[in-house]
Amino acid sequence: MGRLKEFDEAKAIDGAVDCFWARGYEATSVRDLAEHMGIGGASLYNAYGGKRALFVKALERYADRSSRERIARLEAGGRPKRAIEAFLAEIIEKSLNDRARKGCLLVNSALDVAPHDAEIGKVVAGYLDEIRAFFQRNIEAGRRAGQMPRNLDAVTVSAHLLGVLLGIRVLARTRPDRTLLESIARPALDLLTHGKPAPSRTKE
Amino acid sequence: MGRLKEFDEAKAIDGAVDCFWARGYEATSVRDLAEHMGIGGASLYNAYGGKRALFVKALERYADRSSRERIARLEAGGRPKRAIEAFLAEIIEKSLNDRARKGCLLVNSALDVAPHDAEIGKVVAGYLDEIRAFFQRNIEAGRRAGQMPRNLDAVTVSAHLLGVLLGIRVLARTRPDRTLLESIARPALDLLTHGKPAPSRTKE
DNA sequence: AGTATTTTGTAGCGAACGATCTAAAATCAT
DNA sequence: ATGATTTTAGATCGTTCGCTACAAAATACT
Repeated sequence: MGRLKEFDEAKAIDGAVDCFWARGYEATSVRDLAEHMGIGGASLYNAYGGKRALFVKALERYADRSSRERIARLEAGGRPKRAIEAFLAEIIEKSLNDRARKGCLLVNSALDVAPHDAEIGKVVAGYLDEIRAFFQRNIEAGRRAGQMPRNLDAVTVSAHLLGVLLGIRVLARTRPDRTLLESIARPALDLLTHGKPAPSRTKE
Repeated sequence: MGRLKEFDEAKAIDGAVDCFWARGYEATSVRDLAEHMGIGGASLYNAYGGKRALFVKALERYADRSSRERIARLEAGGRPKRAIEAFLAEIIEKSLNDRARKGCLLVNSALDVAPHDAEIGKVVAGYLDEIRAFFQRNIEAGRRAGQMPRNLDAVTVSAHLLGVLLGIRVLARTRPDRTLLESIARPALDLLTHGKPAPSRTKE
């Protein structure tokens, strides 16, 4: 019972995502948010409780619509190696076409707000681990399918790929250059094709 | 002529570095800065012009004392491969012992402030490229010394190593776990030892 | 119809923000 | 000593911050 909400909750939360994404948590004001969400300040506090709580909601929304969507779409192809390659390729293309240099909300948050907010830190760490788990699953699947070398350690390489991905997203915000970004990814992708060549033979 | 400065400029700028490093540019207030620098607000504006100009100075100070110091120290050893390995190892150790999770000021700035400030963006990009250039020089030296495989492309692998480094620093702020961070670095370090095994042979 | 409940717009709260002003204190040049 | 120049402390500028109080408007339940 009571008066009905007049705004589209999905549109509103998308507006919040855009704000936090473009400006970062600290630099985004509640007035910015309300305006881009198409609601008044009172409605924002009534519906979401406050800036921080809204940010958590926005993170979840972003993870669903951006990260998980990509994971589900690429994994549906049933080609594990292609899925991993396409993931990195998509991020690079997205970064090069990202005129506003917004980067990735999860990565931005991992570096900016996560260290200063334990709860948000755990949430972000969880979302990032979903990406790592995607890499791990597809490495395992690729090995089973014989598309990837048997000496690849899925857990180790999945962490490596996540690291490479984060590196790409960081560097893309200061130097969005195709050659540079593809150079970051290249050795990691080669690893999937060729594996690491035989255990250490040389000293030092 | 005129009254002499009463504060230690080096100590003051170090205090500014600590502030920006711990809290980030946006979240650091001029009052925070003045207090940690041991000076009054008027002196801050008189000596540095303002918050943003002080930040540029702080970045330069950090690059000198942190990034360039490490590069010079490791490169002085004359062992290129060891230098690269030690660089990543130091960052990992530093990250694991970084109770406050301050991370790296350059990386934090690359993601937070660089995209919103073209001038600072160029400065940060320059500092990051110094690190990449360090990797490149040592790969080239390692190849010449026969400590690294000949099929390593120094430019490509240096970008890869920089990406891995940035990935480590991002992930360290949300999940400072030794196994995870070392897993990110491992395949990149293996690359230096074993190189990439023969040009692509398989399709897909 | 009447009451309870919720949402909304407006206005404004106290606090903190970056930056500036003023005047006293300290130094150098003459 | 005097005047020019610079630094310092303290108060304060106008703005914006996250957030809340309040009352009108809109719905559901009885």
